[in-house]
Amino acid sequence: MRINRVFEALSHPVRRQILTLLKAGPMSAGELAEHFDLTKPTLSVHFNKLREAELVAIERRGTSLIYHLNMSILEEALGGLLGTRDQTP
Amino acid sequence: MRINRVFEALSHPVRRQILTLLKAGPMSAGELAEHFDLTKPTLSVHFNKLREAELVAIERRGTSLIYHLNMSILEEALGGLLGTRDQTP
DNA sequence: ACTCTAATTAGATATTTTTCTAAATATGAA
DNA sequence: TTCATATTTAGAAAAATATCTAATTAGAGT
Repeated sequence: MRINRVFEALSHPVRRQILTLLKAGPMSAGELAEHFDLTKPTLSVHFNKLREAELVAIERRGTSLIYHLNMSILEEALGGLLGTRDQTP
Repeated sequence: MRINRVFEALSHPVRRQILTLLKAGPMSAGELAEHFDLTKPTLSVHFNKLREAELVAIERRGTSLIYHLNMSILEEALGGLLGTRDQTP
């Protein structure tokens, strides 16, 4: 896990909102995009950052790409910072 | 708590390392600066972002400013995203 | 093969963030 | 008051990020 990518990904409110939406269950790029006042290409860039951080995984179904939340990475990253273990890079 | 400021503050590796250093106990700005290959003004900017996010508190002792970790804000912010805030055993 | 839908990548621009040097502020001691 | 130490603030340049429009890729159905 690249801890730096995870926290960088979490730093934007849109990306945190995407994760929150995905807590309810997997969703396609288009469905996610409906929740924001941004163009699809812009959202696509946000999806990509979340994917690089492994905070989401992708599954293709037909022409749609379904995004799934990867809760374990979130737990690892945040728990690592909260814990007493030395996290110095 | 401005959740956005907290995650923005956590997005930079230097600032996360500052928090990690402060886990061991309060430290002055100068002592913290010794751990980095950056100028003091640059570190000062990082301290300020952590302070605005209320992730650290400041106490003055003589000419030194002592930084303290504010663990509760960290727990609130990260716990809020994990959705584990209300799990009291 | 052609067309439609879903989504991404490319390229450009605007905004934000990081970092530095130089100058300023605050405190304590001589 | 003057000096020294610790740290911050100001201003500017460099680097990174976010956003848009236009073009491209991928799959499904006709």
